Amino acid sequence: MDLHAAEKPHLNGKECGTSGWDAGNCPVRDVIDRIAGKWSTLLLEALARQPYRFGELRRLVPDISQRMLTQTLRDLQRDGYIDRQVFPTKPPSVEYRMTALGHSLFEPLSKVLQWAGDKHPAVKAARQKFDEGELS
Amino acid sequence: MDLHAAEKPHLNGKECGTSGWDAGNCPVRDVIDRIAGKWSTLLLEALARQPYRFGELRRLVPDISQRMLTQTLRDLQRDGYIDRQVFPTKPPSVEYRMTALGHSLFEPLSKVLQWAGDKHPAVKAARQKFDEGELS
DNA sequence: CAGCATCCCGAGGGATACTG
DNA sequence: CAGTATCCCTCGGGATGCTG
Repeated sequence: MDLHAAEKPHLNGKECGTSGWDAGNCPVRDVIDRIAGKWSTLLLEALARQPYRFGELRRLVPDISQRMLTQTLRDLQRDGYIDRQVFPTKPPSVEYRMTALGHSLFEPLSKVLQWAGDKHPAVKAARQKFDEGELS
Repeated sequence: MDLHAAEKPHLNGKECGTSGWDAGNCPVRDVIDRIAGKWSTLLLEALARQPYRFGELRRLVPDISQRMLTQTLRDLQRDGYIDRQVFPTKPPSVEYRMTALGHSLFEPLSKVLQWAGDKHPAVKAARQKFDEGELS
């Protein structure tokens, strides 16, 4: 039996486009793409626990470049996940703190990260099995 | 008060590297990076509802290229999230079906997607406010 | 129908050096 | 300390054409 296109699946709450899906205008991916960056989750994870200053974050995530740290923090701030507070000391210090919106995001997000950590062995095993089958 | 580096935050279950974090060897991001692709979530979303054939997925996600559809499906299969079953009809038909592992991933993942859909207005608002403040 | 092969481009992100 | 500015390069992903 051929089940054509059926009705378009959607659980986004909002449809992505009018005729099916349009990833370009999809509100879900508009949000997801930002937190899918290489460093976003790491920083969210850190700031979910407590506020940190720039240099502290740098030390916490050793292999991030200043460029990416700055940029990622700015993006997260722009999307309203974290707040940036400058203390006019000398030399100046800047503290980053997660907002309520950020925490509300991190709640479901942390579940996925948890899943990833827990199931990593299963995924690795699946990959290996798959790769073995390919070298026929 | 200066709260140095404190102990390294971690909720990954597994530490990422031994001295703090190492994104390169982080098991969490090893998993996350794959589902963070442009199309992975869309396809997982579709296949979480029911099995689909190649062409059906193509129609469901109109703006994906065959190249990316094939590649993303293979990656998802490789990581054990979906199964691929070939029916030797003529012309051949191939069905993709979500595995138990895939469903267990999609459970927490769907919460994040839901969040993204729900809070999208808040994020948009935050962006606009941020951008206004910048053009001083 | 369900792919694979090839060409190509832009964005994400690394390295390095400089500043208030 | 907390950034900004440049250069550079990988690679995710789009477009097109061919096959079993």
